[in-house]
Amino acid sequence: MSSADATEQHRFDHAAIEPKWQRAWEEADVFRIDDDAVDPAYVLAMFPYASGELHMGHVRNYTITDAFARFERLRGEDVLHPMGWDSFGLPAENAAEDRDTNPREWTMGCIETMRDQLIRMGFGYDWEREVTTCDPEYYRWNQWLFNRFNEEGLVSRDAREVNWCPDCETVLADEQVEGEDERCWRCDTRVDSRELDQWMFTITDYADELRDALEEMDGWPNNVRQMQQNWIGRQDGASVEFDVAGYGPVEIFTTRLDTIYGATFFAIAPGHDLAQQLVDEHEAVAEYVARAESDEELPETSGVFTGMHATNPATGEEIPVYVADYVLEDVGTGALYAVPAHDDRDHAFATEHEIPIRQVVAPAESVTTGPGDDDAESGVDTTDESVVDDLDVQQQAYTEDGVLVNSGAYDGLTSEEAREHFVEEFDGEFRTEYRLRDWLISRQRYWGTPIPVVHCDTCGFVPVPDEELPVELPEFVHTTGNPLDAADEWKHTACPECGGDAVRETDTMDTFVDSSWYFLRFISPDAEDIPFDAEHASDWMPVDRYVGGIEHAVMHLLYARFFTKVFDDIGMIDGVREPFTNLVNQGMVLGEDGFKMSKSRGNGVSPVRIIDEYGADTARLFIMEAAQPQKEFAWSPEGVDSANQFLQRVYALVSEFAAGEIETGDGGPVDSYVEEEIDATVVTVSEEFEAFRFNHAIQAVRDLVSLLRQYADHTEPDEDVFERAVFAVTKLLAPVAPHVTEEMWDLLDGDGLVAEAAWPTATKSDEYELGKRLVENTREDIRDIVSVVGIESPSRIEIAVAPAWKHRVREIAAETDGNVIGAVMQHDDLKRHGQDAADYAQDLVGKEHFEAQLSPEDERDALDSAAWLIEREFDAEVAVYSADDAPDDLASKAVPGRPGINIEE
RNA sequence: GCGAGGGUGGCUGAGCCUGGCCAAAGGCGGCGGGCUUAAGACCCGCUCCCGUAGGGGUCCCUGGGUUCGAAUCCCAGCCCUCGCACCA
Repeated sequence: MSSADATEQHRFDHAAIEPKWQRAWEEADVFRIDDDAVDPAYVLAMFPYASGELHMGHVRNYTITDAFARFERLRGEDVLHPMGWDSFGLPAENAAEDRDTNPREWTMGCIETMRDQLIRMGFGYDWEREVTTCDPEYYRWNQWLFNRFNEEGLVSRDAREVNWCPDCETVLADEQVEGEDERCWRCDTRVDSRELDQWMFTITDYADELRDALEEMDGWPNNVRQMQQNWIGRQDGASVEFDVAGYGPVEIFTTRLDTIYGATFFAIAPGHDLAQQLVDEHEAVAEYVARAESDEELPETSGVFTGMHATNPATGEEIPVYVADYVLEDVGTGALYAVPAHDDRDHAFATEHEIPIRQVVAPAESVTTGPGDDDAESGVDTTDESVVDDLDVQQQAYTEDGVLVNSGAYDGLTSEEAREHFVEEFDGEFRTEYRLRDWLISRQRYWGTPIPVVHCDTCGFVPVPDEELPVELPEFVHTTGNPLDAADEWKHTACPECGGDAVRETDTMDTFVDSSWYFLRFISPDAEDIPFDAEHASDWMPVDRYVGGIEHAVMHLLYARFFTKVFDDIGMIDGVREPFTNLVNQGMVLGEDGFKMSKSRGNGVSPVRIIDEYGADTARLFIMEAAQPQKEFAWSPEGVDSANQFLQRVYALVSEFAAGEIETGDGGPVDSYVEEEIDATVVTVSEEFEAFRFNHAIQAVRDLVSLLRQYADHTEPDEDVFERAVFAVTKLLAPVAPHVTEEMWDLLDGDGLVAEAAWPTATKSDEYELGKRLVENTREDIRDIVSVVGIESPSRIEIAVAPAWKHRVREIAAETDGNVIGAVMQHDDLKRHGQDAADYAQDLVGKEHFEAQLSPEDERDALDSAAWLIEREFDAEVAVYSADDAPDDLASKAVPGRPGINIEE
């Protein structure tokens, strides 16, 4: 192959151009945003954990935000698009152990590598705002915030049954334990429980608002909102006391107070205080509690009678008290009255233990009497037998709301009314319970933010004063336990209050504290006396577009919401209650085999290898056109190839044009056709970018490029039109393939950098859509005829649009409800066409829906400007006629939207 | 079990919100043609069934319904994916 080959001259070498433009952007400070920018578009990707290598998931995540940020910038917006490092955490400690280094050095090395890889991908960040959470200049603010939270009463230290991961050797928050079998979110190890004194943020103070605000957050995916709602798990109910003879009052929580008359037994959790007391005196209870507390999996209906009885405040009845494992200690009060007729679990338990089942609620539709009617029992509507016959609470619990029966004076009340009444009647109170627990932030690890507290024997726990912050981590030492415990010199300090001997808290903070406010630090990364500038943050927040993985649906996203609300409440920010307006969870990048990329499967694809082989632009383009951001897709070498070829093709087109190798002249009607297509493409791409459907946007650009190639092949394109087209293509592609488009911009002698150019604008008319449809339909009709009739090679194709009077008839028909023919014939100008007009009107009788149509002139223009496509396709002469000029009776066969066609062989 | 999201042509996947050129985009695969010495790449078509002039039939998980008209709206059922779950 000769190196002078024409196509060779119009190819680009990604390895040469990519670093060049990366430097150019940096030198021009393209991605910097001034502090005085007003309400910029805040485009953010979840910052990466500093693991050392970028993987395809990162690349996808950051390609999405980068393309969008570039798009916004081209549209003239100020854009805040920062990047930082989630860089505290256990993996760095493990790596340090394995490699004879320390977490800091290891982490800093990882950051260097990853930053370099981000740059090589062409991602444009304002690096002046880079944030690194393991830097004392960052984590000091975690400590400062801890003090503020403490002052606000949002910090607590309690002995609690906590999740302990034996592998990570630390406690975990509830959010960080996953699945039915309770595994650590990071290492998948089964989690134990331990009783420990731990520091907590009282996120439960915000449970209500965290839950309620979700309803309004329509910029978030439903599944994430649903997950948070489940997690918070609000239950509106009531608490009531039952007196247990020989023990005293026991409080229960229920959402179904209406069923209280049906309580036939009482159940408490093995961990409940009453059960614990009985352990000493009751052998069977002791044995059962021991089994429940062991790892043993007890049957769902297991339980043991305590020999004690509770008094139902509604009926005055004595009901037996059981210890049952299905009653959970940390749900409600750990005690409940059981109504087997109306609860599935109670029903199963009652059946197993031969406890009576008493119905107290009937389906509303089966009872004819209204609320307040005492005669409810006789009011069962026997005409609707199916409902009554189906309902046998001895067989199965009826768990829906309904109307009360067998409930003394309250029969006939609806469930809802009864719940209202009974609270007062039985001396209870309305109560809301949450599944959400306070956020346990203590971690028994080295590589995290030291909790800024010292313990003094005389003063107790004393916060480290702000002016002594940061409490910096001591040197890392290799030890079996927590290195902070081993750092004697660091650990022993003076009490800030009394000056006496004191010891530092050796627990560090959960790393999710770091990520709960990093998006605010980006706004004023150099702020010295405060974590972030209040005024600035109030203007720049919330984040407009946040993109990241679904794995943080509950953890990070819930904590960040909590922090934001606290900041607003303590005046650190003004009027920002939610941090992220629009959230997108990008889908997974699967391996070529359709499975999740993993080491064990060996189906991973390294971003660095793809950059080396094809270039960053190709990787970015492939990822963006493979699927919409929230959908998963499988890696495909063909797709990568196709992306690469397309970029080469576009580049070649521009390059040939720039080199004057494309003959220009007068393309006739083709010129205006192409012009319209350019406008249409600009409109589509803008809309699709905005809607985060990048694949559709790219498809539109591909179509335009393909059209331009045909344009140049078919005729001598108008120079201005062609130039406008290549400029538009360059800009439209720039957010996704930034390097090669800079190269193209350069060839075209564009001003400055395309990264800083102005996005093209255009409008698309209704006529355009109609014209496009007309052309498409006409082409299809021609293909149809040619193939059905079996015309080998057509020599001439004649097309004639319908006469104006048919358009008039159609218009009248569309407006007329009744006698279409009569209505048409009232018009003298149409009467002239006599039978023809009547016939066509007859065709339209009964037609209910009329599509919009072009005028005869517009139809003719649309077909005329597209005639060249038909000529190319059929290699035949094409003639487009108005009705008057058409030969023979060609136009008589035409109707609006459907020209007459004649094909000659 | 509760909740969320789904089920579209050989595959993948848009459309569904806002019913109407929807036999249903794009891609992949397959077929035919062009270009080429040839292959690849590229370009142009075809790819549910029938049809010698643009026609007809069947079709978007299943079954009902609303409507002049349903892939699209409503009801019931079946199946899939995800989240939560012995939650009072």
